[in-house]
Amino acid sequence: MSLEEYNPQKLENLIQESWKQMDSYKADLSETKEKFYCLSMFPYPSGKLHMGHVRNYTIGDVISRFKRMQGFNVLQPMGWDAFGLPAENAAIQNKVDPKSWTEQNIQSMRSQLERLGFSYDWSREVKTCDPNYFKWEQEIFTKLQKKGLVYRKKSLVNWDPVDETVLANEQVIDGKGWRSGATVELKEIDQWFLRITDYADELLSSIENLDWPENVKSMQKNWIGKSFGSEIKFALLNSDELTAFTTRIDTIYGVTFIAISPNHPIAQNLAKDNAEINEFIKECNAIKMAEADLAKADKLGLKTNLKVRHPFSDNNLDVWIANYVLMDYGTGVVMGVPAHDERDYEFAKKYNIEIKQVIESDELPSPKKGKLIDSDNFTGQESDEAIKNINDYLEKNAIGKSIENFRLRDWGVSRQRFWGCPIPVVFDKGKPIFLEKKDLPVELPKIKDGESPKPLSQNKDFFDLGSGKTREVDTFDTFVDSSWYYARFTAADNDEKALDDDSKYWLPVDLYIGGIEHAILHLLYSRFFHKAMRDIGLVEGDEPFKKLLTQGMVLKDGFKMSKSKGNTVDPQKFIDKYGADTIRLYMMFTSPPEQSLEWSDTAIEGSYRFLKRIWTLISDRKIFLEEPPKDFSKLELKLRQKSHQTLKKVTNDYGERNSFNTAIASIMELLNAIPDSFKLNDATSAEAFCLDEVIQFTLKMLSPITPHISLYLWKKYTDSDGHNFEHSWPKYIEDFLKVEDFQLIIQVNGKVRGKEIISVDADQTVIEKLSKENENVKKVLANQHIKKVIYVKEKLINFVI
RNA sequence: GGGGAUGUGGUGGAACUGGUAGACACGCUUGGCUUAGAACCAAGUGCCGAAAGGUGUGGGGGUUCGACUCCCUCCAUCCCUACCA
Repeated sequence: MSLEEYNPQKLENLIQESWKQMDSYKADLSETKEKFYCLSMFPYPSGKLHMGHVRNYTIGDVISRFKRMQGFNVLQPMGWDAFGLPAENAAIQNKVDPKSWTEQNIQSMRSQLERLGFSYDWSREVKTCDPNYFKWEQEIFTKLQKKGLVYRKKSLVNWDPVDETVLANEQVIDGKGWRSGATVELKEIDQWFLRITDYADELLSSIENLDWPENVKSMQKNWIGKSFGSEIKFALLNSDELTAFTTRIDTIYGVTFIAISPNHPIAQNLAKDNAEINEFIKECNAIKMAEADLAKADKLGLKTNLKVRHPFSDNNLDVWIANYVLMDYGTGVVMGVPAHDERDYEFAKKYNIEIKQVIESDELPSPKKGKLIDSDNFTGQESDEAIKNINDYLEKNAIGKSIENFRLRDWGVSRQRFWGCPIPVVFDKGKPIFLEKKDLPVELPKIKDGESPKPLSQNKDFFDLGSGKTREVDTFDTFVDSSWYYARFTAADNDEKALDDDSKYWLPVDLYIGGIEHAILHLLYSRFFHKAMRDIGLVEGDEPFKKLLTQGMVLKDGFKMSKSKGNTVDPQKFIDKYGADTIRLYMMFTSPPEQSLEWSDTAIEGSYRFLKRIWTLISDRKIFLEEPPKDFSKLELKLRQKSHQTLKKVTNDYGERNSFNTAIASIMELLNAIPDSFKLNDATSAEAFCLDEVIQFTLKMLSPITPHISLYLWKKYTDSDGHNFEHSWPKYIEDFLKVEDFQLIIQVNGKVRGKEIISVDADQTVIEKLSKENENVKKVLANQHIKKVIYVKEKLINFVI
């Protein structure tokens, strides 16, 4: 079948059928080819692809196709992050089974992905809600427990007393439950934790070896937050003591109060027989606040009648309970130094606490290090020196020590949801038993038609196993599901084991592509999981993702596309109108992958127009197969040079820079550079040969981005089945890149005053002479004394006057 | 509050290593084709100015023969902040 006009719908359908028949993108181990595992972050199956998905998956597919053309053995899988809140919400709202809701969404999104022509190996598709997936997750959890990486701890959650459910942060709006509107309460419950902090040092140090963007590396380092500081004991007057953590022990003489977290055991104890303190702590703990909200909240404090003795000055200091002191960081006790800490300063001002300066500075508060003042023996020392000396003193007198501290906290993985992977634990009279492979998977209970899912804790059939045995009713955080899927893709068809030897061939992922919003949590959890799986013998290597590409967001009118803003654009509309190739081309052309992309309904027309021009140029032509002619004219050589230059640039832009927009621009330039006469029927054979070279290069260079039209036109142009086309990246010839002359920029005091075409053979003396002869330059230089001449080879000359 | 980015024509962006700012597109203007429109083709298009020329990369300052690029400072916008994924 042959098309007269460019008809993307028909053309793309034909090509996609041929891919399916050939099973073109199935990946297997290879003895001869170098592997390339290209992974894009799998989506939550919300129902429809959004522009962010289209962009993410186009980037991954372009790179996969390029690598395949270069001869790599490419694995590019796709799957579904299928557990999560939206399914549960939809299920409750519409009284449907979250499973069938999710399955339907997967079906429609998979067909959208297929329509876009992504070269996935669908035989490896995984769904995290499939027992064949989460069974292995449950087994891994049990193995992690054996390794000592699992423990149980009480922690606080947001509780909706009307719906009787635990709420996620985003489900709490102004302190009320989003559905019920009830005032949210804090509730303390037992939860499972993974000891990610055991790996804190390794997670920090091995960042250095990753080929990741520097900004993501910085974010992870700062999140882990290793700091060197001191623990110092303050004796309470009642013979008990409080231990504070500080990174600025040099300011010890500036301590004017002690602040403890509302959740500190001492505060909790005081609350027992003091109504005022009890009330205050309740106020601080009204809801579980996100760190950002906590930071913005007003500083609140309550003075207790506890006092401590300052270990250096013997003054007595008041102990305050303050909402800005976190129990999770350090020791939950802060030594208040208002003169040299912004938060302490604000607090001291509010409650009229003394401010005592102990570091030289012009104004207060001053958090900078400097020379100590009013600090007894340490006066006059610089901060770093004083820190060392004071730490020595603390250790000598057994009132403290220098320590390392991490900001990173252990990972709480318990969720009180229905639609998640059940945590594989059975309690026998309260004692946890971790289930082994033979008892797995623990599956979710079935939902009958017309029923909404209810929390597992309310489903007696599920949890009550009789004779004092009960099942764990919590499910895993969905981040657990997504922390190891990259590895499961390598063993997706293995029903016997979570992972097998194939992971040794395919891992690590060579390139991982996804949104910058995952820079910390998902990527850190996955790195931790990989190391933990390594230590239980499941995988090799220290890191899961060798190289990372973080894509920017898709914007409309300068804002992130979102339902609440009402500025979403459905990609399907544009796939229907222009086809997959056009939308892929637009996504890649319109901005570099790391930056945000501004969607424009009209600009996409330009990409469509470009493909139509390609069609017009090539669809009626046949390949020119003759040997290259012996002689080329200057014009012909110029075009050949442009072809090879473009090929070199595109190879580098795809392979090294991930700069697809500039690659496309240079292909456009190449096509614009074809002299009209070369396209005529009576063109000489040399001209035909040069045009032929442009066409062959262009189809291959465009193939990763617009695979359908490229393959279709290749078959037509070469009268072949295009058998090897998708494995044949062309090579440029160095000889064609050489230039004979260049454009010299002539500057006077850094301002461009003229341009001359100069032979590359010319030496500086000649160039200087020629430059001065330039009409315009001559005018500017008239009667001027030249102080200095700067010549940059084959670029510019600058006369300083 | 903390951490991380971004800022260039009317618009998306280019300038890769400190060396011609605005490549390549979108839009717009003019012309061609057309009964008309769409599509397509050609030319022009940072700003001020008739021109010569001047000016211009968020604002201010600095380093340099030369700065979108390096340094300081301020402003604006966005992402993450541990139960959205």
